[in-house]
Amino acid sequence: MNRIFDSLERPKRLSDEVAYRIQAAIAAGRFAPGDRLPTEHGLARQFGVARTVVREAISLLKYDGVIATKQGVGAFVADRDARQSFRISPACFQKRKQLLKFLQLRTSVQSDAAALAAAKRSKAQIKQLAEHLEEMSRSLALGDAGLEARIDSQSAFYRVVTEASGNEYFVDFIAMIEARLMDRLRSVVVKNAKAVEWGTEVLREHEAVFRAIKAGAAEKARAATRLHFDKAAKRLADRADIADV
Amino acid sequence: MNRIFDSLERPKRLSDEVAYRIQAAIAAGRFAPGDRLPTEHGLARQFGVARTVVREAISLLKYDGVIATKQGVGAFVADRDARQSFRISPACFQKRKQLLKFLQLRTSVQSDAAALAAAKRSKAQIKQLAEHLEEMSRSLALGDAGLEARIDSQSAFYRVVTEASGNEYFVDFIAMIEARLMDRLRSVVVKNAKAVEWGTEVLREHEAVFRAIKAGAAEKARAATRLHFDKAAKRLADRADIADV
DNA sequence: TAAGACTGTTTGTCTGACAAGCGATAGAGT
DNA sequence: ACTCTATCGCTTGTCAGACAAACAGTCTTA
Repeated sequence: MNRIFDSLERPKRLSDEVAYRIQAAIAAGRFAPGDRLPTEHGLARQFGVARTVVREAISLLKYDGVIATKQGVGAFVADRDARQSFRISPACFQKRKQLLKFLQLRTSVQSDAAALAAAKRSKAQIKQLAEHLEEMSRSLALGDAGLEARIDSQSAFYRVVTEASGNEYFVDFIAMIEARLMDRLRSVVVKNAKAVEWGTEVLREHEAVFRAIKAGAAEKARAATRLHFDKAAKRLADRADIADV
Repeated sequence: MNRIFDSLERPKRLSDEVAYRIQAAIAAGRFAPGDRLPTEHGLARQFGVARTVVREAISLLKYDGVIATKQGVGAFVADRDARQSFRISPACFQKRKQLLKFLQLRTSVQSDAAALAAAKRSKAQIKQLAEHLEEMSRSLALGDAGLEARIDSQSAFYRVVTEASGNEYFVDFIAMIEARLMDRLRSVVVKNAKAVEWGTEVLREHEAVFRAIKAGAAEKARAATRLHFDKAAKRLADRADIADV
């Protein structure tokens, strides 16, 4: 699982670019809910691409419930409450304030997952958690050499916590958030861990979560998880190389 | 906002159907992460549609991070942690167990939003909340005639709560969930409200949330919200006309 | 043996065409 | 004058075929 480089931006496909621009125009208020978009033909001409490209772009937005089409009539901007998916936009990571809010959401769900886990965890899961914790402890002794291992075993620890909640929606949601976070901010996370995060105190925070789950103390598990993730979010946001707006 | 009928299923477009089938095949394990899908040409032949249709379908799955394509090579099933969106599948509403788990997620996020709201609410928002609460009280006096109004003002109440959290990700997430829930289960919610839910006790539950937010008591707001939504989820799931698996 | 050219396959884009559905309008009938 | 209906044009949905671009594997050649 060692990753040294962040994934670099591939040149987007045209349809993605078109979809992005249309969505941006909607987000900017240039089209209000209920408004009709230009025809596919018109959009193709404006963007200078083939209609198939525009069609694929519109398909994407339709899929998310951003717009709706009626054959023979046109494409219309949908109401906000017609959204069909929760998607992480790159904007989440661009401004410190946004990042913090975004991490707040993860903290919320993760700490609740921990509370559920305290109630429903199996013995096998407790054992798994103990192993991940031990792995963290071991890699901590290794110093910088164990950096990646620490981060990975920490991720694994909370993945097991989430799975122990017995609720696959929590699992899906958190997995998605975590993956996108690592995708975008892996290098920052590593730098951060190296510099400040991974002292013994942090390990204590995880241990507190573990003890609460093992003991079946839902509220304690929630509080301990919240404590760690709130702290971690602040440290990360302080460090992240992002605009301070 | 009065809606009497649930929206009926429109005949799907071909690309949606193809996307669904491919995704179903992946979910069923007929393609494992890393596997290559048949070529667009082959899929088009198998499904008996044009390649443009297959392309749109693949675009959708690519958009969600379910598959990834490489020009000149093919389309591959992506790893689970490459998912780009959290999407509510119809399966959420088909089995009682699923529905309960799904509502658990909403409860989690909503109650945390309430806790944040207690810390950040503005005076204007407190006033709005009071108005929605009063509206609920008024419509309660009307009996069955005020049924729709009660449900709508309740929704509005919690929407304001969520907005008061000052975190747009909470707002987006809950709005999406709530909309899909109402889209699918509106009639059940109404029946449920008519039969059991909307006694004076329920109003008390909302009032407790309101008082906590007004007082700035985050933990109380969280607990009160959780209490209501947990109860509501149980009542709804008991009633919902869904398979008991 | 290894570097580079070649080839076939696959995705990405383009073009043009027709089918299907809808709104508006003009015309027929009352 | 009013209403119903047929028609027409526009827009989305689908189809077919073509070429460009990128890639993997093979084959050639130094």
